[in-house]
Amino acid sequence: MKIKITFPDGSSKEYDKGITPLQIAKGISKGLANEILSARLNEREVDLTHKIEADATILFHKFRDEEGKKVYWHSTAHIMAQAVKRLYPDVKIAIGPAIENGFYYDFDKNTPFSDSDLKKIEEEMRKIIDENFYFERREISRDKALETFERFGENYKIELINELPVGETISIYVQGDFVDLCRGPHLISTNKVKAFKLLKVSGAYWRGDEKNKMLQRIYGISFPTEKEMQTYLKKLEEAEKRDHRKLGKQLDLFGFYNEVGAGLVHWHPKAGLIRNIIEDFWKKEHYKAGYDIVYTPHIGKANLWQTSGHLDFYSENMYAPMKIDEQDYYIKPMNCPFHIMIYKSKLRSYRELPIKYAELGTVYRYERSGVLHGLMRVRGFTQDDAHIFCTPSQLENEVVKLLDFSMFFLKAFGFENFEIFLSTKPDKAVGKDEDWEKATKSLKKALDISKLPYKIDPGEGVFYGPKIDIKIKDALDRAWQCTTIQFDFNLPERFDMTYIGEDNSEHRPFMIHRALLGSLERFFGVLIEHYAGNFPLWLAPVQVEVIPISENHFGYAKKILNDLQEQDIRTKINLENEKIGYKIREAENEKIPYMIIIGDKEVENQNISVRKHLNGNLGAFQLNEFIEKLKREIEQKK
RNA sequence: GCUCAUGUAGCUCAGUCGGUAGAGCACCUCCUUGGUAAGGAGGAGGUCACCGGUUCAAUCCCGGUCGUGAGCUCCA
Repeated sequence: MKIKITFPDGSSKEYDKGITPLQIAKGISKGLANEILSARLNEREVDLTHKIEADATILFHKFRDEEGKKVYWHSTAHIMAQAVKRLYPDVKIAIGPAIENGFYYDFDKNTPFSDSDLKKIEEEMRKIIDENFYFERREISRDKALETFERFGENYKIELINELPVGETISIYVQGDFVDLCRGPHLISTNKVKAFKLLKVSGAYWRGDEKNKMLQRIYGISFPTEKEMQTYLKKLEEAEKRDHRKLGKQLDLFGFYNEVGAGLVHWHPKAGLIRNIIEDFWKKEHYKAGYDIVYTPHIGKANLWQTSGHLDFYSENMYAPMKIDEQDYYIKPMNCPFHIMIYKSKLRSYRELPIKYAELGTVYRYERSGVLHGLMRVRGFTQDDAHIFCTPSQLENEVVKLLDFSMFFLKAFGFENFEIFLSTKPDKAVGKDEDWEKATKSLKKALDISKLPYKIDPGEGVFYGPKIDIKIKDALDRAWQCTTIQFDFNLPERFDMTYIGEDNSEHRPFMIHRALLGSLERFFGVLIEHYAGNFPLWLAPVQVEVIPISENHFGYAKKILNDLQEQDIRTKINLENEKIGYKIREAENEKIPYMIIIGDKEVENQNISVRKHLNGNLGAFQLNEFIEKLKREIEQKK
């Protein structure tokens, strides 16, 4: 019997029934057969040894494909589990999937794995790879599966089997002395794994539920070549060097103090200066874009938060109230109720809309201690918040403007790559279905008009309305949530907000919450990592350092310092009793964008010698020529 | 919040199998006046996170608190 196999390019070929993807690949080229890891048969990902019984389309997956990586990493997870079972027979295995970068496997073990355990496991894995077991797939009945894992005492696997839907094929993979319940597919055999490393151990709840037992999760990664492994480890190292917590300390940007409390940021002078620049820029642009800037209190009465629904829906993130004149006041976790108060302070006409209130509003939210993370996750932060109140017909256009405004800001800070998500109605939600549909449609249309590519995140909207989130990708391609644009059905209703329409009757305004940078704290953290601490000239706390070579040059150097400062260039001078190399090293370490070296030559020629951070000597400049250059760069935000 | 790890000088880190601690850098003083990433010498600096317990004796062992890290969970 012959079957017809169709290839991705549309060509097709006949083969004997029962042929495997591997055999097909071998027929094409030995190199291909060597490189492929799995195959997609029609819509299904299969082992390379899968016997093909009918006509099908085929697509081979290599390591560079997502699917190939998954198979590779998942198989490595199995090898790790086998090693663990060999070394610690009493350990129960849970699940071991491939993840974005590598894989993990969860184990139930009474005592925690130590670093030396990881070493031992790695050694055992190497043996298993050398022994080169096949990953052998077997499809078995439910009863047989239950019996098998009961025999091994693998209660987690039994729980999984019991939850598989009736009629689902149950497959196990056998590699030597190790058997695992697994859908597959897998590599052909264990020695396909060439380079691997176990990276860390941590606790993880069974099935991700904190009511369940905490298991021990071992993370690892693997690659087809040692070189790729090294490249990956290098990238991890690079990320570590850029860690904003580390750079924050090195560059003296910000700090957290035990005496004050966890998750509460102190912006040191240099960061304060940068923040000030960001805020000035932000305010200027908001006025230009038709926003009104407001300031509102940090606390408000319980009743306000009752009306807004925060006490019902958000209280776990709010701090305990304080008593003032026998009344409970809460510190604000959000700014919206205050902006609504301003809106409601008088009767509004449709002619005034849209009204846009913007505020750099500092809010406090309770975050569980374990989730705090540098500037990225804190307990007190400043949102670059705004609320837009508009008529239904204005909604779409306002969202288009918002998307444009957001892109303008993010690009100004050097971000070029984004991930955009549209989140739709969750299970638990307020508002009518048809309103949701309308609002979601408007957001979608705005995205289409803005020609921004986006993904839909079904059911991930907030309970009060659909939203658009924009994540920025930093220099290392990591995504950070910044912009969020959220439609709100809830608050205008709760606060009974109205405006008088053309028809002389009351209408309910639409409301949008939005933050573009997100929070200044997180955004600053992302900025630090994105630029690796090398801030662009317009943001650099010190833009130029003047470095005289010896005492003889102090006079001229001070004059240069003065001239630059008069031109609003943030300049400092190094009058230390040190050699030039030492002073340059200090300035380089501080990541100051430009250094001006002043020695005999410069005094004599009445010019300056310029050195650029990370680039070295740029040679001689006339001072005003250099100032022009700086101003140009500042203007261009480079 | 949970699991594990962790907290020693301003920073990065040694160290003590229980007898009150050490390096490099930074800081201060002096010498040196040096041309594009570390010149030399000397000095000062620590209740070893905090609170209890065990002990003749605790920075070290035990318990708790606080902080930090990696994850889990959470994230309007």
